[in-house]
Amino acid sequence: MLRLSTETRQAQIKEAVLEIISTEGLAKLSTKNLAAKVGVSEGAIYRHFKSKKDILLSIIEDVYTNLVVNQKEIANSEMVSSIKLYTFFCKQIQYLIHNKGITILLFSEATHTNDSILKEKLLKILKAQKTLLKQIVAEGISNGSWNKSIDINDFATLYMGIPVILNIEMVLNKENFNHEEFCNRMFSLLERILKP
Amino acid sequence: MLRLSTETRQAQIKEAVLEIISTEGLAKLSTKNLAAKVGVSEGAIYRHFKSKKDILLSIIEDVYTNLVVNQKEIANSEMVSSIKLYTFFCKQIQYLIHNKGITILLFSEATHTNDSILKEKLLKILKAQKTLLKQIVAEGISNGSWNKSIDINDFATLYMGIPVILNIEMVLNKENFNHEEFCNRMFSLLERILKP
DNA sequence: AATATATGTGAGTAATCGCTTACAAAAGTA
DNA sequence: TACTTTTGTAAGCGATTACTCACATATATT
Repeated sequence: MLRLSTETRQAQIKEAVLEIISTEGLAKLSTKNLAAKVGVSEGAIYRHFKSKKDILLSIIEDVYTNLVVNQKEIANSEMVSSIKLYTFFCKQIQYLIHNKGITILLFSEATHTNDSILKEKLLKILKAQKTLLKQIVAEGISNGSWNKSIDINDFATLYMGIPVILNIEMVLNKENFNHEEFCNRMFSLLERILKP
Repeated sequence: MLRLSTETRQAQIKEAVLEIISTEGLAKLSTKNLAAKVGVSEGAIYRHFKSKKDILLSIIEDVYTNLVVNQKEIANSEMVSSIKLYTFFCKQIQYLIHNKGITILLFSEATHTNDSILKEKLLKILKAQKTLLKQIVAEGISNGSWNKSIDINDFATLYMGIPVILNIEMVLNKENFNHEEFCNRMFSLLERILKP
């Protein structure tokens, strides 16, 4: 029997979680199914994570370190406002496209389990992204790039709907959804809102 | 013991489903919990619905007859384009606010169960709404109310994100989310996109 | 080489799931 | 009133869930 380090197995397990979610749906995310996908017994899963919830929490933390931290750097960079927003937005979209199960896990599981820790972590990510976004827009308004009269909070709410609807379209329209130009097309609509 | 007609019980059961979803989360939507909420035994539930899935399907059909049919009338009415879109949009938002569990049920359950019939019904609603929306926008463009250069499909995608993010905000920010002016605030952003 | 530690397995656990069944009794009908 | 139909209950069904445990063996350490 093959033996691998905890770090390697943890990565494998988390990868398997996202694959199951995006291809088979959240309902199929049982520990039995997960173990089969990784190619180990159920007991082995519990060698590397203390509970199923712990796996999900670890994945959510990955989102923070792999996406939000990156977005933070973009928000604090020296780019021109419109390019900064575009880069920020596309980073998010591309991350979601390459980690298809993430949004479902975040939103669906949070509303499904009503688990307070899970919700807290999700809220932390959402609030961080919203804060960064508002910072970018406020900066663009104050330097004259964008219209002074738009409400930053409302814009942020509208913005946050895009990643979610992207994921829903990917799940429901699996085959014929074209997400290559999705980022550019949506950004051009956002720009129309912001322009003076 | 109290005896009520099937029609009354079905309505009670469907109401209880939405209440459980919006207050306790989808995970708590067990037949046991549901029966307790209605105030009957589990067996009684199965007197009035042949399966749990049947209850959910019936709720989804209610969305069609109570919301989509109504939106269809608005789309085919004689209103001025901007007022038509506003009415169409607000009808949808208000329906979701008064039926808090609906969006979670629709999107979360569809991605959760991977059930084909459920997905089909959901897609039917989404596509109907999208088609009506595109019809309204196309009409507004052709009569000169709105900008010719905007892509109707992209606009529809952006639009559909709003109801979803509304529901997520309601679930996650239960107390401090103000949805009274939500409709007006979001609509003013949509108008900025459409204006010539 | 001897020992300790880390990673694996297979068979189990109690709890919960959606759902069924045998039976009781209220409401409708003759 | 006698009978049928409808609506209810209590108990329990097999299946599945997340998870545990006794045990085996590969790897690291001494």
